[in-house]
Amino acid sequence: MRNVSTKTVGRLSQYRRIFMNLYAQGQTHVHSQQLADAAGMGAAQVRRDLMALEAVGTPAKGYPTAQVLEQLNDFFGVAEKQHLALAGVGNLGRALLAYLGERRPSTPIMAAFDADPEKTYKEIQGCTCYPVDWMEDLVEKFKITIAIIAVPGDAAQGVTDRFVTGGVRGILNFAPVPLRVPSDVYVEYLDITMLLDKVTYFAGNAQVPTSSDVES
Amino acid sequence: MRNVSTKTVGRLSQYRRIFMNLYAQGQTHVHSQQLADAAGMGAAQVRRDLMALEAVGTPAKGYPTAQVLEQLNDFFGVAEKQHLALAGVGNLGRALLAYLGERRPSTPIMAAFDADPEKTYKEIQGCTCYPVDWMEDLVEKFKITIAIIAVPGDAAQGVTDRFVTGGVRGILNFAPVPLRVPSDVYVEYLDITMLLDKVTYFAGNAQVPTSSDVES
DNA sequence: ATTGCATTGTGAGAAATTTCACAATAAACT
DNA sequence: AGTTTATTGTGAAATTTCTCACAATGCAAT
Repeated sequence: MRNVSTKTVGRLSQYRRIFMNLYAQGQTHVHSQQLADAAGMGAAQVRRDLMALEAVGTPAKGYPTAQVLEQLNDFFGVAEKQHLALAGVGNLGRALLAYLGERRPSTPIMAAFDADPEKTYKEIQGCTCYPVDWMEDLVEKFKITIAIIAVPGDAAQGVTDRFVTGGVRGILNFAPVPLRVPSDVYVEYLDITMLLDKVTYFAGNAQVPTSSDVES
Repeated sequence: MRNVSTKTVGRLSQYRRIFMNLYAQGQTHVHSQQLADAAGMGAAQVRRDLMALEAVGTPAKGYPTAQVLEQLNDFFGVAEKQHLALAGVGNLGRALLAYLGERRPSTPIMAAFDADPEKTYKEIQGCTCYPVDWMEDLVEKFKITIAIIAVPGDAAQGVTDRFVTGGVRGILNFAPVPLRVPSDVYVEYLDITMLLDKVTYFAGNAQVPTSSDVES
């Protein structure tokens, strides 16, 4: 499989959701134009992205729904389930536990961590909250490879180091600070405040860019 | 002010946070290299971005903290406060109310909306929740220009249309669907599921891209 | 079978974004 | 005052990303 850019990977995730819907509705084939409409982008972009998957469509019928969906599932590693953990059980952390518990029952959050002794050893949204001192051990024990960081900025590097020591390979970071990690660990940044600033800027500005990109 | 790309606007928001910290710590000047370290990018990138602001630094001293911070605040329109509203008071919506109430007291959420009659006419996290039928009127009355959408995907376009009719100019959309809006309304997309898919992909993959971009 | 047609797959070009590299310059030091 | 030094501001190159445009293709209709 060729190297795929992070942007393409993001769009493939969008296509996957669309394919899941199409499949559920029993639509056997789909054209790049229909996908483009559903994802809010151009048809050429869709075809380029699907090239990375080595998906094949046929003229006049388009892409076979079931087959491409399977390729997408393989691409995102549905087979080898990865385990998640969360650091930071504040407002955001609790919402994420609930939200992901609903929307992603296939990849449950195995453990949560928080520095506040009030919160530890309790079950929150169906997930037990442990003290941060246990992080390295539990991450290793539960074979957790993906971490979500929802702690204040000044605590983010600390929990990152513990996660990485425990064996985490990918991080979704809500804290507004860059994380120092080994070069083989992937970090995706999600800074809500920054995104709101962008919206604020363009909302107060006649010069709205033509097509806004999807996060990241 | 020259046209500024959405990417640059995002980074300027990061710099703003850094400048706020520097200012609070009493640091009068800062070099592009220090900013680059704090923001996790290159020094040339920082200087390019600050050019868009028309910020001026001097060799040997760098950028004057107080002055550039003021330029950044102006850039993001701190002067003309914009009002926010939220659609969707589920797990995510409630967390956002709490989170933004804490972190952004300067731009309070004026109103929340939800389709569930159980939730309406109640105060949630210091914000009253109204039925969706009132959206157009209340958005106009409160002069709301920025909306946060945290409803399920199939309800997103509906609340978008009501927001736009009421006068909203910018939207932060958590729903995983593209929104159809007039060309002068800005939409920023934030799809948590997609971001987690990206992390999952790269976590299970030796080929981690060199430098991951921030959100969007 | 043959023709017609809409769609894929993709090379090539365009556009956007980042990085390089260096002249200009302001402070510090002698 | 002149010299040194480190840093800014910015053309220009490099890289990445997107879009165009069209030949190749497979199905449907005749």
